[in-house]
Amino acid sequence: MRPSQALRLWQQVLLSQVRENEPDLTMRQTAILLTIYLDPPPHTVRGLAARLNVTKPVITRALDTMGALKLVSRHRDELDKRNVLIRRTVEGALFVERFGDGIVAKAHELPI
Amino acid sequence: MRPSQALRLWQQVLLSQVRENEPDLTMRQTAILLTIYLDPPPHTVRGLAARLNVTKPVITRALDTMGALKLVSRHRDELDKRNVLIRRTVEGALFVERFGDGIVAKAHELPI
DNA sequence: GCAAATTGTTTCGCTTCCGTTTCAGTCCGC
DNA sequence: GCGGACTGAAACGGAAGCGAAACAATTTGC
Repeated sequence: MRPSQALRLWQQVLLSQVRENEPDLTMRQTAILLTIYLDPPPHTVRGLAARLNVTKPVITRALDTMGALKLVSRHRDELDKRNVLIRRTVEGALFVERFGDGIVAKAHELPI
Repeated sequence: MRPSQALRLWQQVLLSQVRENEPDLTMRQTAILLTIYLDPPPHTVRGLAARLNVTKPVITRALDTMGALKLVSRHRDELDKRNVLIRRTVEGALFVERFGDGIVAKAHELPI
């Protein structure tokens, strides 16, 4: 893949996301969402903050927003009640799946 | 490209963007930026709003933000002074180039 | 020449995000 | 037990985003 193709792909995917009024997540939120859905659980606020090199409140707020959108859910860890475990949801899985399919579709439409 | 690969690529690119404290643009802003740098000029507020299916103030505000970051610049059209022409900048070109290279690099690191 | 249309910006009230700091709840070593 | 360490959330002031509507500046049509 050449940089010009990569940029064009990125543009096309973003354009379709924006145009179709998908939830307007920030770059950070999207990074968090994909990490939750691609990296193996368990996911904690602290772990995500470390993985993204951001502060914990950033994760907390992102989870608030994505929780309201039903893209993720929070559950208190029963073994260590200080922890909050972030879990995937059906809606979130569908959203991520749709997103991945969108990328592949746009990649196929690209000129060579 | 399979959806799982596409998602993994997207995650890796977003993670590096977030971690390296690159300008935290929204999805809309990124879509606007890439459109300015990939689609042929001239670019106007109205044209970008139509291309992204958003309102004009969205474009105006995004240009304010990205203008402050020196990623784009605005110039009044001398032929039709109602228009504002959006132009590329050296900083913006470097940013976009770096972004494209980043995608390619992450693509190469991906498992098959 | 002048009303109507077009373009981009501004304003309004509201929501969301930011970094920093502080707080409440929980666990652990002693 | 109990003080210190740890985890996630809440509070705070400030910045920036949103949609809708109103706005100046400019061009166009008659």
